Amino acid sequence: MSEEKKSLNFIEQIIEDDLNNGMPKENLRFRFPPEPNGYLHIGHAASICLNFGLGLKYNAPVNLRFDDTNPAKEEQEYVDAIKKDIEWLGFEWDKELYSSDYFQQLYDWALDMIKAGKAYVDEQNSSDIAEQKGTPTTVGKNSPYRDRPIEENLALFEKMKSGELEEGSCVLRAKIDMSATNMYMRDPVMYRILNKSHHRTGNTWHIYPMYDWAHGESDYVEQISHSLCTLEFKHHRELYDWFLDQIYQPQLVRPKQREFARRNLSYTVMSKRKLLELVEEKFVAGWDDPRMPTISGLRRRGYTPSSIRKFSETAGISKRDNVTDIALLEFHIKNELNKSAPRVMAVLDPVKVIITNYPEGKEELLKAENNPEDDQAGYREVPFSREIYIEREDFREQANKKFFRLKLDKEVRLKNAYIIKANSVVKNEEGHITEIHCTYDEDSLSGSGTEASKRKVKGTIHWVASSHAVPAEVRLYDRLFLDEAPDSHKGKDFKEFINPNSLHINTKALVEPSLKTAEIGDRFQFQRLGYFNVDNDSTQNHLIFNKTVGLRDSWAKQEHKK
RNA sequence: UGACCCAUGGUGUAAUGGUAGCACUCCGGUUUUUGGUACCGUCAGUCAAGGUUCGAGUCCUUGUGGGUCAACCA
Repeated sequence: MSEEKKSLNFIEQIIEDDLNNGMPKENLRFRFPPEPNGYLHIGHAASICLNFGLGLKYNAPVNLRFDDTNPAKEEQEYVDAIKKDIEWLGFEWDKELYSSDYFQQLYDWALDMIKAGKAYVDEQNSSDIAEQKGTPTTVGKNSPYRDRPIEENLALFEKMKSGELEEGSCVLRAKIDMSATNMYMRDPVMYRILNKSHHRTGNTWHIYPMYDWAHGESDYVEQISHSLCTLEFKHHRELYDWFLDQIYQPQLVRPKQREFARRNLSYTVMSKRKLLELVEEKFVAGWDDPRMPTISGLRRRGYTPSSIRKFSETAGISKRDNVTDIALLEFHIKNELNKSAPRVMAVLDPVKVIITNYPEGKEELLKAENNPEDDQAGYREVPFSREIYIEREDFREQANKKFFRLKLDKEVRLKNAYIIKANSVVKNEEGHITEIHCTYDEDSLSGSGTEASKRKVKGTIHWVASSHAVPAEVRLYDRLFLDEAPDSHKGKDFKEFINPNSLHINTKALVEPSLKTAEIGDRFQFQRLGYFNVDNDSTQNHLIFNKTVGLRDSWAKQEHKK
């Protein structure tokens, strides 16, 4: 059997190189380290798939570590949501850990650094410190407190810790190099005073470690071999390594930070700050609004875990800034749902059709195929009667040959049913069509095998029998932004590009009776319309569907071109 | 007037000095009781200029373009 040679992404290449250079395979360990200050989005999914995917590939453990070093922004709600999303995506973490688990260890190490003359307490305020930091093109200046005696540093740091000092009164800084070209090396802050209650440690601590001090050391405590993060942390690497130098014991695994490009998606934004803005300013209903690029939003929209994993896989990993076409995500969900979603009939904009030669009071149960892509899916029965509803846009009094649907004096096939011909229309005072009168060919029933049933008519349309039609609400979504990259315009707020028509709530839809028993989360193909799922808000008496994604619509495209 | 990173069709990626490939999108066609699916096909790319080499998308130099860095955020 010939094995297909799969190419490696640059991260996998680094790991292979490490393995070839003698790193034992058992040393491989990864982590996914979200800050619990917001919901996970499709960009995080890329990172999750990367880290957990590597875990699976190398049979290595992957920790879930909450980077909870800032009690001002972090909440339990987010911890719970993040865990739910990762599980839903289908991944299992080895250990659930928190940076706050290491507060004591971090503190002890900080003490060692002070004693070694590598850290000092700075009593200046933040703007003075910022000013002394210089700029990327000019060097910084040393703090007047930089050479404070060790004993004094120890005493002050103790005071910071015990809560005797006010927030902002002083910080602990690493003593590195105020003239470094890398701004992060200009005596970075290690600890700040925060008199806030922490979601896990309560009021135990009054000082909290900064990201740079906590992250690499946490990786080290957990013995993470490869610490993967996004490109904007590139410059932090030098500091990551410097902090590691202070505590590293050669017999242990030394974590390596490597950076990859974050995954951006067209027609949306992908930063927690901006997504939070959309939520707080009510542009959307919440983090799980189906228009949001969050995992929870996509879930509610009807996306499947595997479609998101496939997307991440095919989009790949690299180091270049990118905006991936949302069409790729949509391709994967359509591709999956085409194979798995049962077909049903639903009419979104109903107009009544009366089949004048069909006996009054008669009803038939017609056999309908559940999924032509799946032999196991079987058949269901749909009721048919003299009065039915069809889609208003599927009828025109007059139209050219390109219009394959119902028009006066022409025939069309009703899906799973008969061939009908339109004879006349009834209109109200405004000239609006209220009824279409048709006749049917009674020998043309789908699947009956008769000569008439095999007749070729160009169009086939969906319908719902009027007496059994079930009313439903259908929520139709369009992209949240009108611009491909709403946050890429200098001097313009991304919210200027919000699509005012991103949600259309349709309350007059009619669906076939088999959907009465549909449950929250169920996914269907509304034939000729698209894929829909049952929304969380849905109840037995009030069905609510979300449009996940439309079918490819070459008719609409052709119409649009005119 | 700095440092660092990046540059392959419209988009996302592969080619590890040796035939520029794959997927999405777009466009065209065949099949079709979903204008869906499936199938077939078309268009389309190595940022530029030098250099090294038998051979460069890949290595070197310079340039150009884009990104990142001056929170007591992560």
